[in-house]
Amino acid sequence: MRMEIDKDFIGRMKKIMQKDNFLLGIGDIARATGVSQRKLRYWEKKGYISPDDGIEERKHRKYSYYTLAQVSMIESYVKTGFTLSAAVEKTNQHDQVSQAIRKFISDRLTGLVTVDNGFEIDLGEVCDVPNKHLFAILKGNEDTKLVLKDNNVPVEQ
Amino acid sequence: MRMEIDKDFIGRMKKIMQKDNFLLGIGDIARATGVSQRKLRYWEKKGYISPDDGIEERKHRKYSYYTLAQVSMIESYVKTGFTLSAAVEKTNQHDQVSQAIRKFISDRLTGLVTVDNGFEIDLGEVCDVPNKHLFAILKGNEDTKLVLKDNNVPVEQ
DNA sequence: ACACTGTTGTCAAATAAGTTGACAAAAATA
DNA sequence: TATTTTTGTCAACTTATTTGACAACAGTGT
Repeated sequence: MRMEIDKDFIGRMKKIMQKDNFLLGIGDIARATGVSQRKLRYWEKKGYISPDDGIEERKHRKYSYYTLAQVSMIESYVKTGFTLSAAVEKTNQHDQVSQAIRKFISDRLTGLVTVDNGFEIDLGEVCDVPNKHLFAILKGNEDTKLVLKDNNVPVEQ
Repeated sequence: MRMEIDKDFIGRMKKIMQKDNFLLGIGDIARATGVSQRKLRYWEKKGYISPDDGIEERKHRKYSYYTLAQVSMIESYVKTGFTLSAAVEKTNQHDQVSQAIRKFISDRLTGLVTVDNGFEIDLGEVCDVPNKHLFAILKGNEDTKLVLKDNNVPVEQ
């Protein structure tokens, strides 16, 4: 069983992924990261993290996904022995990374095919490799493979 | 300026991405999607979406990222003329897609290099292409390119 | 040991956000 | 038109978050 997911659906998905600017409450951050609300407020006071300062004045703190990742990373370092300030420094060396990964997906997601027990993600052309597309092959629990395949897209009318 | 991000950082990031099971409140979903809280409760009553039913009994609804994507997609269809039930059906045909994309990244993220105005994401080897790694090249506002490059990783001792 | 700073838990009072149920108004459908 | 589906709004109630304070604990340096 092999079925290509229609381009309209993918277009909508890409649009949704590009926005993806949701916010979470402090309780949600605490639940997801294991860092207590008390700590989060303290880290904010120290300037290590910042809640989103949206236009609409809010009475409760709201955090972006970026901050969620930031908190997770800081906590990851702290749990393995780093001091808080060292953990923050290490974390902030590479902000923008998660943003870059999202841009990569949003830019390169070209097509999607459902197969028996997984997906094939069409990532489009690779430089200097004409007439082929790169596919990420996901099948059950196997590791994801990258494969170059002939691009049998029917000619546009 | 060209600097490879250390493997330790990437390892931590992959672990964080694999979990990534945060939950959002109904107000957060409403803000992010433009769908009113009233609608979300109604959609729930109709069985179109479900809040997370965690172990800890909660008094407030909490939604997964999956549901956020679901709501965004339903709203996308509704806004272009589909009936609610048709939008739901179209949306649910391809659940698991966002999960698959995340697994792809988590499986294949091999390395990261910061360059002048962007990143190079090392995605590892491509089947039948020995001694090369596939890189996603992100530079400023340019479209992300895929490139096969020699893999100059120093030999393991 | 002692003082000091940095960090975290907990409590209390106040405010904001979310819950349900109901009524009514639109909007879609028969 | 009549009927059902969908949505907004209100009210009374419950839960979550906010701030500020006090205390405890860990680490650092004297």
